[in-house]
Amino acid sequence: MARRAETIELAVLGLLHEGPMHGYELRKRLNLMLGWGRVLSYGSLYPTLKKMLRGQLIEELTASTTPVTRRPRIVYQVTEAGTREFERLMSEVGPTAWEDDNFDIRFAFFGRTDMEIRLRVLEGRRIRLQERLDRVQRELQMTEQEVDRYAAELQRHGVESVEREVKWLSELINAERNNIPPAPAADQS
Amino acid sequence: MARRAETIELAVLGLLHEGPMHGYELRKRLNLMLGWGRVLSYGSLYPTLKKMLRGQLIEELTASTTPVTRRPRIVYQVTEAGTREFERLMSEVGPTAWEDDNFDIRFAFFGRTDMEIRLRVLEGRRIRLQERLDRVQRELQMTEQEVDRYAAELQRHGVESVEREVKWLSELINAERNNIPPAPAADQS
DNA sequence: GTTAGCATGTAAGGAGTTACATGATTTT
DNA sequence: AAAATCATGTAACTCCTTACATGCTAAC
Repeated sequence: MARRAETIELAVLGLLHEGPMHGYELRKRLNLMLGWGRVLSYGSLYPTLKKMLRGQLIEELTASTTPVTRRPRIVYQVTEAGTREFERLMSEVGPTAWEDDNFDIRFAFFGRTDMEIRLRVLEGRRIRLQERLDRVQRELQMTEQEVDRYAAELQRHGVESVEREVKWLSELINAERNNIPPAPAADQS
Repeated sequence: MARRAETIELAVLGLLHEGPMHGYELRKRLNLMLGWGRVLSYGSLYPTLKKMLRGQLIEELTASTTPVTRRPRIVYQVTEAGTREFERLMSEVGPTAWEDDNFDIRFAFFGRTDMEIRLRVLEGRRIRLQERLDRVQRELQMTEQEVDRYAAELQRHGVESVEREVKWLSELINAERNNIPPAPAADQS
């Protein structure tokens, strides 16, 4: 679990860009954003925030408009250094960008990334998944022994899921190339 | 990352049931089985094997038919206690059974589980996913702010994936109820 | 001969969860 | 009044990965 900390930092920087927030709220947003796997614990988030504070990436917003009745909440906002760090991390194209968690975070903030970078990250991710698929297919051929039915069904389902993921990426890549933003106009009456 | 170790143990016990194996091979099989996430490192597997050896769940197979030319490999086989432990773990129905990794392992070994247990695990897993779905849907309604297009697309895709997963489970549950094993007859000429 | 893959291990270190601790506020 | 949820933190612990260490065997 090497670079998870970095992932959290990136997510925090990105979220705070939408406006100042306190830890508790940050956590909820984060969980909603990544929510499909594990949830982020306080024991993980708060120390990270403190660390980022020390690193001057974020700063405490001394409440001016905050209602005084409430329990003092520590509201954070990004600093200039934090904004620069966010941009640096987002334009960093490489293996870390297409790992599961990292990819999701990056994707969520694509709105603030150049199309060139977006394309490279999407393509990198697609290649990564395709490699997994190829590896599994290759290894399955090697072990030509008859597999248990349930094990086989799990395998089948896994392959199908990844293939669907690849298709999704391909469509996004296509859309990017034709300059079509996602979710063109899903207005509901 | 609480109970991963237990997961590995279960997987090892299950795999060794197919026949004696050495660590290196075990790792390959394991990676193929769970392969869609992280790969299992030696630093994780070997200590686990040693621990299981100490706990008498597995034992070294003193090579009789092993070709003498090879480098001595440590071939393990399950003990009786190991078999019992495997059965105990597999019939343990509860939250641990429907966590992502655990579920996959259990499913892979469903061939050696009673239908009653299979059904309960499948249903538990489905409920768990449905809950996630509901939670996200509920939280999305609360934060009715306009979301970034990419963030929204990620969200949409996530929901779709989980919904597909639920559908898959429902089909499996149905099949179980009608006593139809998965992959009925995919014979290739 | 040298690279690649087989095969087993250990030690250090990082990362994050669990559990604990505390207290305010809102809802029932 | 109690229960739930908001809100912030810390310390211990577990687990796992990374990196290192070693040596055999097959292929090129």
